[in-house]
Amino acid sequence: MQRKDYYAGNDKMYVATDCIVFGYSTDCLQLLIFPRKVEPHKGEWSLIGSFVKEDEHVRDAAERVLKEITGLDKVFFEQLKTYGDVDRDPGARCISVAQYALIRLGETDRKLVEGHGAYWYKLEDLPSLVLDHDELVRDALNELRRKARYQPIGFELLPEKFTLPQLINLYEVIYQKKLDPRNFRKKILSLKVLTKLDEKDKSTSKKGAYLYKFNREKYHQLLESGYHFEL
Amino acid sequence: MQRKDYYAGNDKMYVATDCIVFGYSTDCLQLLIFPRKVEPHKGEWSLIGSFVKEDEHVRDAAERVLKEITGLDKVFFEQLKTYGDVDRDPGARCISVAQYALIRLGETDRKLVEGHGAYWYKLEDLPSLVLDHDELVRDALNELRRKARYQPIGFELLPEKFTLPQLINLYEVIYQKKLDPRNFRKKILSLKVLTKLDEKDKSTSKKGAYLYKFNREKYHQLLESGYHFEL
DNA sequence: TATATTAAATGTAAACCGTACATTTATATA
DNA sequence: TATATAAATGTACGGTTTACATTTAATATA
Repeated sequence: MQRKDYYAGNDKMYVATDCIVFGYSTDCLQLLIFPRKVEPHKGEWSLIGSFVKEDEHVRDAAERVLKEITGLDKVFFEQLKTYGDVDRDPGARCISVAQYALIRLGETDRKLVEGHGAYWYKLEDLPSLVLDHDELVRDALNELRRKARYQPIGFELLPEKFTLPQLINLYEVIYQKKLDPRNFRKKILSLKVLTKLDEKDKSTSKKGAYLYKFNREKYHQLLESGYHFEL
Repeated sequence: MQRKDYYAGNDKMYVATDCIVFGYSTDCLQLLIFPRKVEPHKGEWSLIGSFVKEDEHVRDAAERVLKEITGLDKVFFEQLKTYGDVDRDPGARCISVAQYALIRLGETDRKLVEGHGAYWYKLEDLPSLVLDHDELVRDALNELRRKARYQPIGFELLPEKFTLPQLINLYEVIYQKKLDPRNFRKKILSLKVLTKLDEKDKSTSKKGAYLYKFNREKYHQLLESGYHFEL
């Protein structure tokens, strides 16, 4: 960068980004962690993260490191918040912009992930993590649940074509509780943001379940018309 | 700071915090802005902000600068999000952690504020601001409205004792629309988080309006019992 | 002391939405 | 043709939101 630095004299510091990467499988949410590669606390379990480079957008830094480890592009990403404690990182003054991601777990990713020394852990048997990362995970989980109530982010975690039973299961995993399939259907269909297809997925039953697509256009129309979306 | 820097070799950058300071008066929301003191864009309208120091919590930096300009301590503060574009600030690579604040406007503050060259502007006749600050304001306003729906942040903007007409007015100002006083009363009273006092405020009518206090304890009980608070 | 004025306080009926709950349907396989 | 399995569907009740008009308390004034 060759622009003039007008701000010389003020303090600079490290800016990191940490990614809370949730993986969805049909029975539970999982979290991607790996053994920290640098001192201090080298070898302890950590979220995936990276320092932000001077010529790099904070978001791009997160995408870069996630791509590196999972091979995934175009992942659903959302900023959580920035952790700014002076002593949060004993390695140096370093603030962290936390961002959470949602990924559908498939066999393909798993190998690449393990090749990088990372692992998927079920949320319920997560080990304790380095620095303030336990707090980041707690906050991200709350935010994920909050967000899932008001925005259809669940769709990011399903294939383009999905069945209603799959969708219900997803919300059950996120909320960690059983939902009534009749009421769930009624609610979600009343929003008119799903398009029913003429195909069935017969992989889980003899009868087969109709496939649906999420209609982003209708969803945005709904939002813009001031509708207060809630699941 | 004398701890060892384990991270030498990675990039450092400036970290700023910008404050979107909302002021509430009975007829409208206002925003605190001031002419930027440093190049580039010196003299143009800007949010109040500061560089975060190496030994300072990001939140403390915001409190410091706000105290300096308004004289106010213990202001309601909430982190909005972090703006991380590489080129957002032509002065240097600088990310900004935006935080918004809510202040009740009183004559006392106004003088101190003006002594620092800052001004309260009504939202509707806000001039355009420097860098990405227009975007920050837009985002903060959305977040404020969203938050006001789900959390009683409005109470931060009223004196400890307030009347229901005052509370209604506050929400009308935040949402920019008229609310039905009968339904509003019914709703807010049904939550049982207000304590009715035996005093009246007679400054706006002959009859006088009963004063109420916000009961934080009951509010937290409500939240912890899993209640989904909504106004 | 009676009357007028002003803002605060109150109630009710209809529409709507969330919830609880049990049966029928479509298809593959035995 | 019967059986087994998961998908799909409907209804009645209770609570909440909404729309809407009158009464009340207190001061000021005639």
